Amino acid sequence: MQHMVEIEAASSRIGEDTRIAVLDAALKEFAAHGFGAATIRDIAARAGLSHGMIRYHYKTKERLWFATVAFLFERQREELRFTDEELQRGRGDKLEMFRIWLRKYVRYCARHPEHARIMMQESVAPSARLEKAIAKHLRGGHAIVRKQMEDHIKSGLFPKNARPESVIYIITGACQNIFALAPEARLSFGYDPLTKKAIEAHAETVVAMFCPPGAQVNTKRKR
Amino acid sequence: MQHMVEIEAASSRIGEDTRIAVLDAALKEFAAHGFGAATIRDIAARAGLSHGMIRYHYKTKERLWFATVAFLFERQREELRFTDEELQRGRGDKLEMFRIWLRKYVRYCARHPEHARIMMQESVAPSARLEKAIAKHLRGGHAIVRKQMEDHIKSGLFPKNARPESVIYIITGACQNIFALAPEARLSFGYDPLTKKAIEAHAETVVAMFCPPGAQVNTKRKR
DNA sequence: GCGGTTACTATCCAGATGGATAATTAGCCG
DNA sequence: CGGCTAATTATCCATCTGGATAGTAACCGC
Repeated sequence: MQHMVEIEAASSRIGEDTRIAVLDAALKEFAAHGFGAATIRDIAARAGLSHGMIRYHYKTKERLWFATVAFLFERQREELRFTDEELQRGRGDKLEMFRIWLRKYVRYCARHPEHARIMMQESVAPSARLEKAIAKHLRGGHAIVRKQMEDHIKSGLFPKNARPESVIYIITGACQNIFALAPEARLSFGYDPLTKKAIEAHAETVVAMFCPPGAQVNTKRKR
Repeated sequence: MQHMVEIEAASSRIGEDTRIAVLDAALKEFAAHGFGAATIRDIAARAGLSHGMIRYHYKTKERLWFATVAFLFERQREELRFTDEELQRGRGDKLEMFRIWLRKYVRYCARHPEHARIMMQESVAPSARLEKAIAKHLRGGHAIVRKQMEDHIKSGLFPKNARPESVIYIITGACQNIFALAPEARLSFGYDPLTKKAIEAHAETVVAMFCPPGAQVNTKRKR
């Protein structure tokens, strides 16, 4: 709550509950059908509202989309912020903090598979929509992540001459993929990645593969 | 060419070049906008054809989609098949074959980022479309991949108690993600993952992280 | 060349969609 | 209560979409 970003589109005051309901419905519809195929009417119906009302609060479909994405990233920032307990648990140890973050991120991806889906749908070509959304929500955070990856590369956790960008997308992809493709996994393997057990198992596997307990600040991996 | 699967939808003979042109255009449009928002007219325009002609050869939009996906998987199978040279180069060594496959797969993902995008778009919910496509193209191949992953887990290359499904999606996600999100990477990092250099660098990083040269059939990673 | 099947085009249509606008209701200040 | 603004609904509209159909051109065995 502390730093709820001003949602640009809302030209008027709208009840907090309905606002969330609308954005949540929009999130699901946009993720399910993409910007083009999602319809204002379906979003309204899902939120139990009329088509005209959404157009009253968010003038255009595009502005609704921006508000939705803003909501998405805001929620992500909140859900991925380290709690005091976590900061204490990982005190000082960069690797331990990274492990905690990995687990948190895996759980976030499982909880909100729409996130990966929306980003991928928008990322067909450098559109004006994507450009604007990235400038507002992504550029800042990504710079920090990039720095962290560079540290992990220097420390020897990741291959010495890897590009930090490669490492970032490898790790995020490894965390997201199974949940974004959950229906595929169910249909082709008969495996449901969205059970509590499967989520935790995935988190542990990710940790074991990218930051195993034995990992040290050594340079063994040099090629 | 040898085993060109019968494309179900084509009720009539259609020139091989135009057929490819149509499916290639359809692939791009479906990947760009999703099934719902992609339009037959846009696909036709992209292939330089009339709207009616596509509806003549592929009766419905859905059948065009199936033909498109069949084309996609057929092409994938062909492009990922080991050549004689590769079989010789990796002779006997399972790990070396895995490394060769990883590099091939990364290059494939870079060449055809639509693949990941289409699969993810269809994988919002277990739809009839997805179900049918998986039954036809994925189920068989996935069983083999799964077996391989189980071997790699047993051999100690991957964490002992990992679920093979987790490992599969971790690796494929790690390979695909950066290319499926290429526009995002460009806009937020100023990094273009689709240059020759970047693609090869990514392949090497993937290999170094999942199957480094030093990797042996040891059990060091046991937790 | 001719009949007929196949390939392709030109139109038409009903339904849906984003958006605009008018009509109605609710809330609020006095 | 009365006026006024903001919230919400009800309609309307131009456009686009998948699909249907009728008409035309090309091909082919004879």
